[in-house]
Amino acid sequence: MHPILKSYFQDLIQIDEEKLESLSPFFKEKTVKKNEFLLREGEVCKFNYFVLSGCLRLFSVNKEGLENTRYIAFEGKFGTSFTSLITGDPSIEYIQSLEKSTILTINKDDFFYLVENEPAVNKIYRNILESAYITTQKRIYDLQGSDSLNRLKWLLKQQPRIFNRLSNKVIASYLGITQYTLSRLKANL
Amino acid sequence: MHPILKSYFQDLIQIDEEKLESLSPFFKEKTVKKNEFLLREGEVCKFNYFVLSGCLRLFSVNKEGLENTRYIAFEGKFGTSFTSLITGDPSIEYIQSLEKSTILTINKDDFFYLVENEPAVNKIYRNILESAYITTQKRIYDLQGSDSLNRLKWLLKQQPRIFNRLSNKVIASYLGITQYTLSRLKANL
DNA sequence: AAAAAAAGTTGCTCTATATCAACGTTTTGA
DNA sequence: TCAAAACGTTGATATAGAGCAACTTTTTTT
Repeated sequence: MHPILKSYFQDLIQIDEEKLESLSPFFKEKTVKKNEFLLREGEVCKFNYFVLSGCLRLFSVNKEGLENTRYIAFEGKFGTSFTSLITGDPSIEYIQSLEKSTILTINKDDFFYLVENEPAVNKIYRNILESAYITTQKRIYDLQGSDSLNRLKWLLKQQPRIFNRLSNKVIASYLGITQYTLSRLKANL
Repeated sequence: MHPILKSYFQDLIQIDEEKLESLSPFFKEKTVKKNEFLLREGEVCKFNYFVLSGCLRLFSVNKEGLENTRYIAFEGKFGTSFTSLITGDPSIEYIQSLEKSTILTINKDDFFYLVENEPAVNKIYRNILESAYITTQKRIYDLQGSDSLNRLKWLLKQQPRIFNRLSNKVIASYLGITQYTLSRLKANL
């Protein structure tokens, strides 16, 4: 099993080498170019992705054509449109690589088969969902209750790597503001 | 087991009567008055709640003293501050009943014991987390990408009962706008 | 049933952020 | 490596929604 995925498992659960190796074949390595799409709006999501290097962005495009970024998965994280993966409905969001990235892919049926039948994967999935719950709870209160400047300061503190690696346009779409406002806020920090 | 909770389980999973009855003693029935708090900011959440009648609201208070409502649990739904329940950290949000309510409570240790050891409860918990993921994904895009009027229209369509049962003040805090703006929007619908 | 408190409405004003446009800088890809 | 495209910055202007105050209506308490 790829060492980054191995660490991910071992950090969260008790699991022996043999079991880890038995899970390994379910994950296929794949390289994606910068700005390549893994899923587009309207398509049904068929894979869960684990980022080995680079990063993936989940975003949607609203009626006015503006992008809203919901989540960035950096190396060592799973990232996919779970809503579409779970429901089988067409996705309302896109998955795009923001850098040349290496990822492990596991298909939907294999993934949910393992969730049902491998306690280790069941626990991993639970952890993914719990982490998502925790971050989105904070995110909702943040979007509802803070102004742009405070959201920016919070992000700078919590996720400084975002500012080294992502364009202002993407950061703005993550903060829920325009690139113009972000540019002005940064100038005044 | 209380018939509403029983239906909740049976709608989601295969489970026999005997097993259901064995789970029943973990849930204690409780009546709460209108506007009573089950959890306050700063306290560690120790229970998961299942609403039999009435409703619970999860909300936080921001720096300026304004309330932001994240979720309303009506009858037949689980509702708690999972973030605090999972992490054991003090809650950043309040849990309050908005009506005279009857609820079932299960304490944290029992709940997570059952999640680990009863496949039925494991599956229920997974479903709760998955549903939360799906609704919050939509909610984030909604907060980021729509104006107040469209958020209001969406809510009127998706959750009309909210408008029959909750005050405008609460609805406004759920939409992320002031009660003044909500009042004006409703006048212009 | 009366008094008090809370919630809802609406006019006026203010402010944060969006929008548009112009221009310099960086990145991309042929 | 050079042209084209995308990105970033900044000024001027527009606008959605906030904040405040006064008033009415509804709800709660006694």
